[in-house]
Amino acid sequence: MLSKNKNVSDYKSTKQRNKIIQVLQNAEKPLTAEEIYMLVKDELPSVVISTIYRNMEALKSIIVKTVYNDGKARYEFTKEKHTHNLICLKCKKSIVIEKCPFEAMEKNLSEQNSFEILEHKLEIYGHCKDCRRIKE
Amino acid sequence: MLSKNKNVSDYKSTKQRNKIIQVLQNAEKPLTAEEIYMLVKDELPSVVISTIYRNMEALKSIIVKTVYNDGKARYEFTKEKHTHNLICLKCKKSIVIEKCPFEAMEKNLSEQNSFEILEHKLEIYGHCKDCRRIKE
DNA sequence: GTGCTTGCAAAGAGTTTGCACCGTC
DNA sequence: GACGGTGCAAACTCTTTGCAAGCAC
Repeated sequence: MLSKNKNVSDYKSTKQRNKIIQVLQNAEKPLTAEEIYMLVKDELPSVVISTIYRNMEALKSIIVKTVYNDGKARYEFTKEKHTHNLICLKCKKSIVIEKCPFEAMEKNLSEQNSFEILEHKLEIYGHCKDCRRIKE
Repeated sequence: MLSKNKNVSDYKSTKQRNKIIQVLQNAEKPLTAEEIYMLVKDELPSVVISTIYRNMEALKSIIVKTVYNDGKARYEFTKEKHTHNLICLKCKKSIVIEKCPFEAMEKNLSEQNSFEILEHKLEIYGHCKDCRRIKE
C-alpha cells in the first residue's frame, strides 16, 4: 500500500466506487463506513463493507477521515475551503462553519510556542436549533 | 454501570487505582490504555488491561477521553482550566495552550447558528521546536 | 460481611487483509 | 491481457463484559 503519487484519475471507475463517491457527495454530514455501506447497498446489494474501507484508503487524497470519540471514523470529501462543524449531540446533524475560528490565532500560537502548525482538528458539540426545542 | 451521582471519594482506594492515578499525574501527555497499562505493570505485574479500562470508566468524572485519528483513546486528567494541546507528529509530545483560541468565537458562533454549544475538541498537529531541527 | 474491584477469559465492535475471481482500461 | 477492484472469510486491534475470587471499608 505504498503511495505512488497517484491522483484520482489514475483509478479505475467501478460501479461501487462511483456510488460511494455519489453517496459522499450527497451527504450532509461526514459518514461512517457503516453508513456509506448501507447507502451503497441500497443500489448494489452485493457490496461488502471491506470495499468501502478499501475505497476510503484508495480515495485518501480527496477524502478526510476523522475519528470521533465514539471510536468510529467518519469520512467526507476534503473541502476546497477549510471548514469545521457544529455537531448536534442529539440528531448528529452537522452544520458547517465557513470561517475557521482558529485561523486568527494560528500565527500567534505558532510563534509563541516555536511550533510548526501543520493541521488541526476542531469539533464543536451541542444541540442544534431543532433539537433544542425537544425536551428530553 | 448506571451513574449514581458518585464522586471520586465514593470509590475505594486500591493499589491498582492509586497507581493508575499516579501514572496519569506524572504523564506529560495524554496516555493510551496500553501505555497506562505498561507503566502500572512495572510496579504491579499482575494487572490486566481491563482493569485500566474499568478505571477509566470509574474515574470518568475527573478524566477526559479523546480518541485520536489512529483510533486509540487517550486519557488525561481534566484540567481545572480548559486547555488544548499542540501535538507533535514526530515525538508525540504535547504542549498545553493555556488560552483557548476558540473561546472568543464561541458566543458569536452559537448565536449565528442558533446552536447551543456544550463542548468542543481542538487538537493542533505539527512539529515541535526540537523536532523541527531534525531533518527526516 | 457487603459490595465494589480485580484477574482471567471470552466476546464485541470497527477495521484490515489474503485469496481467488471479476471487470476496467 | 494485465492489473487493479471486489466479494468472502478470516484475522487483527482496541475495548467491553461475565464470572468467581479478592479486598477495602
